[in-house]
Amino acid sequence: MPATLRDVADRANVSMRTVSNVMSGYEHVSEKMRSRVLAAIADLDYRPNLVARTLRTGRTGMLALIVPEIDVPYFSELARDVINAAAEVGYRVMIDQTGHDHERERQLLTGDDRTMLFDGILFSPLVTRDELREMNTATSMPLVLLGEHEFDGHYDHVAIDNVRAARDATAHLISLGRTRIAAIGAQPAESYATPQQRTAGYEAALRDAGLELDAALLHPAAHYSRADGYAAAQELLAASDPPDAIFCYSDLLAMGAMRAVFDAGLRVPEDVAVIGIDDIEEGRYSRPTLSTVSLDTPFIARSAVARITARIEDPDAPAEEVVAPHAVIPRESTGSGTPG
Amino acid sequence: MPATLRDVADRANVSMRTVSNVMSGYEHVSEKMRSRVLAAIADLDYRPNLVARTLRTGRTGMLALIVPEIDVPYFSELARDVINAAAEVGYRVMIDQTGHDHERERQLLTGDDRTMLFDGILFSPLVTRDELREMNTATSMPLVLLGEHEFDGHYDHVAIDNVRAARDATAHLISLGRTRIAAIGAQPAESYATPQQRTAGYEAALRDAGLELDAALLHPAAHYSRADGYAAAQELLAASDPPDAIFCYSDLLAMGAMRAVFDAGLRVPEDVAVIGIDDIEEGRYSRPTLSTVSLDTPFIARSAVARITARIEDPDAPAEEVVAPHAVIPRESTGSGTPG
DNA sequence: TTGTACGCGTTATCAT
DNA sequence: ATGATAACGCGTACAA
Repeated sequence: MPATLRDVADRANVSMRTVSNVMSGYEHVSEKMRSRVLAAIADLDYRPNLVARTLRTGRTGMLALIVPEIDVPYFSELARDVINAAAEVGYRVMIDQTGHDHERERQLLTGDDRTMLFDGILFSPLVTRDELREMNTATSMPLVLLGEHEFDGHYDHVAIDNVRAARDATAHLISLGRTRIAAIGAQPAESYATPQQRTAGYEAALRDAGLELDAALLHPAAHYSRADGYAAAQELLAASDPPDAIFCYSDLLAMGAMRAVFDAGLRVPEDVAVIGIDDIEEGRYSRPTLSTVSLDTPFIARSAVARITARIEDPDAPAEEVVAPHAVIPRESTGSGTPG
Repeated sequence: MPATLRDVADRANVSMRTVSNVMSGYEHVSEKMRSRVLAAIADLDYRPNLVARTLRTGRTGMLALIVPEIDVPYFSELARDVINAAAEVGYRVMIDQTGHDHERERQLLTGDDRTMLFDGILFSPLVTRDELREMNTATSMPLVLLGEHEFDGHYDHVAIDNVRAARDATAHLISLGRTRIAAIGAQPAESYATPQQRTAGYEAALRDAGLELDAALLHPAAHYSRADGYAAAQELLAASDPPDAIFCYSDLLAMGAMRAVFDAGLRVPEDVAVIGIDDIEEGRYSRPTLSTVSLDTPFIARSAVARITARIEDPDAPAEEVVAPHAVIPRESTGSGTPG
């Protein structure tokens, strides 16, 4: 049985209060007392019971990070940074996956499930625009949204400028002289926010350059996986008038798409240039290396943790938005990078 | 303020006891009472306080998964499976990274840090053999070790037969007619268990085939990362008598190694065949696709969760070991697979 | 079948 | 500067 505060107090012949004071580094404790208590703590190998402390203080010291799938490189790299950023300010992180289960995502958010076990939620949503709006009122738990860019002032937000990121990626392709530029990752209009924003950026870039929008070049992808990227590119390339460049809404889609290009007997970037979004490490070692848009996950993680701790401190503070920077990283897959 | 058990009791005009009975599905509650309580629960949107319940019962319903780095694909894919397997039996998962911090790993294990917040630990260790031995006595918390294969009956274990896995991988290279087979991933003798076991398997396979052991072909790697694989392969290939095949102790090392081969102006598998261990998804889309040893993470995850829940139920049960199956998966990087 | 009362281990309030 | 004691919200032994 682990030793309790009372055991320590008895052993040191002081009150529990004094032990608690010593533990929390309270100023006004005599040296004599302090050393006596410290000795007792060491003797008994006492460690405070976090659960009891939580019951009393209402703070668990835990954050929940909710992502669609932890094994998607972008999210695991984000998780790494979030865990590290949280550790620096004394928080630990619980990770939950929503899979692609719509209902589960709602549960996690409305708290049907989560019951007081964490102090705040970092949520990388796959929800639709409408649900995003409804959410505001649903939860009273500190919440920071990750990755969306649709600020309406109701909740904290670490956003990516998806529209610009997509426009920049597409513009890069255009600057190469490509004219039939496909996109992989679009989703139905009533669907998630991210793909819609990226489609908007893609189309804006084409318009800016005076290129026509060809619906046949806008290819959907249900999940942002390698498999979906592969299948989508395969279809695109089989068309009578195939693209000479592909903008993928994620690096993972791009990895699949590149493989499909090779399997079709074509070359990247000579026949088809490919660019993604996320800047996952995989793309720095693939053949060819993958051009992409870097999203600065360390920045996102740090900002998110800073926002959530601020909100935990002051639940009534006005919601804030911080927009993470992004940058096009040209590599071999658009013929403009150096190997390695 | 969230409603408490007492609020519900007052509202329904019953005692807290009755409400608690209803919550826990107790048999002998009259229908009238039950519906009255249920109504009150719904009215107040009551949800039990997990922390209070934990303080009372000693169970948190949380498992900790400790891995070196969550953004290493093998671990993130493992985490995905563990989270899912745990969810099926009502557990949630907290993820901690040890980084490559030796001290942190010890802290997490000895409990200097973890204080009662979870019911058990799933630990994918990077510890040394000696520490593994010391550990037995150090912790009293339910603990299941993942990935090691050095069972001494003191703790539960979901093991990989690292020696055989490495031997099988090397044997596959030998069956291709390769004779100068390098290995990337070795570490000093006083170091971690996994690399030592894999080195043992590698050397056993060479001996079995009557090939000589060349110390120059056994290349160390501090982390099992793409960068380390790249650097190691680069050195190997620059030698006067370069290898015609490379066995990497992880798929990630292999991804880096393959890139180094190309950058040296050589081909995979024609000039240098490459095989890894882990079977991460990345290797199924890389160019060429990566031959590897599959470790069956879903099996490992399921077994680990089954073991930990069993141990939580009965802390005094004898320790058990389950060995996960593995299988060589030939793909393009050893010239024996089919594309795709 | 249901109500009362205590304890889980802490922190915080009120004294002194 | 320190001691006694009341919460925090729940589960359950004991009573009724």
